[in-house]
Amino acid sequence: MIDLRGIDLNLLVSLDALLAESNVTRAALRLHLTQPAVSTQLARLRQIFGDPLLIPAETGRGMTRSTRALELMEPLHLALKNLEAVVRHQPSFDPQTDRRSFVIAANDNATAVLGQRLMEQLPALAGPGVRIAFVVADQPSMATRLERGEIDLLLGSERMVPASMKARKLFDEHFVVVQRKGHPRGTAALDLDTYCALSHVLVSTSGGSFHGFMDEHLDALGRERRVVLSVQHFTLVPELLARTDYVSTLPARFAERYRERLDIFDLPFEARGFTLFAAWPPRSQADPAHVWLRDTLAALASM
DNA sequence: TCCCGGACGGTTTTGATTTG
DNA sequence: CAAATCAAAACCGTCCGGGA
Repeated sequence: MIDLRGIDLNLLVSLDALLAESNVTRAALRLHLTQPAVSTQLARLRQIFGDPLLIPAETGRGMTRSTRALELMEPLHLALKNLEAVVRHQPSFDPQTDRRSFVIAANDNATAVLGQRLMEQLPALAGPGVRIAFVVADQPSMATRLERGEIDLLLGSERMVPASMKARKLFDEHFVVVQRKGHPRGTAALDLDTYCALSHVLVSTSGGSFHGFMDEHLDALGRERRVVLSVQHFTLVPELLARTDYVSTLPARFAERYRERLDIFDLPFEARGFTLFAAWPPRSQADPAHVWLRDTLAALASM
């Protein structure tokens, strides 16, 4: 019995071409090999099948297929077609029926602004097999956790994206100033003096800092504001602002969510915003489920 | 870990044969 | 005789296993 392990299966591809062409030279052309190469392959095939397969015609010109060869043609061709389909088959992901759990790391701004949209839309976007866990992004370990596959996707600004990761821009964000409705300051547009005189709540995602992004901008202007509170979570701030006379400088999309309870103002100075990115390990680049997640987030981000 | 040698499968070159 | 065609010979690069 012939053991497939013992033979070079590529020979069967050549045999397919040989049988189709009934001509070594043309088969070689089709296979992108030279004629002698295919000639030796034919010799090996004759050995394996114990049959001449192609017989030089009596006329001396051209070859005729042996009976065995004629029998082989059809099933061999079909088998190769099937094999080709097996190899070509791209894994796919159907969010309605497939099971997959994702872990998304993000700070609570990104989670609130973009993540919550995904949470709300999930029943419409995917079946019950798709589950998503949101975890806090703790900066230093992100690269290794992505690398290890503990986290599927990281949502963060450019400085949070590890250089070794693939990344996709989700949206540009700028900052606005937020105060409670009925704040004693009134609702006039902010000027720099007023801004600096107010009591500020700073969100320091790394924790504990009283000197943030905005303070660096003010430094450059030779000004200073009073940061009286520093918290690590964005989501604490709206509730706090609603109950006090503190103000805070927050990402615009995040602030917009509380427009009913809070008043929103432009910054009284030019300040750089940031760009939110999704980042993932190169390994996940072609994973269809991962592609679905990325595309879904990108679509939600541009809504 | 490095190096050597052989197996393997390819190419180029050459030869043999047949035909129009 | 030129063109077409298959196959043998010579050669070459790559891979892999075994020994230092």
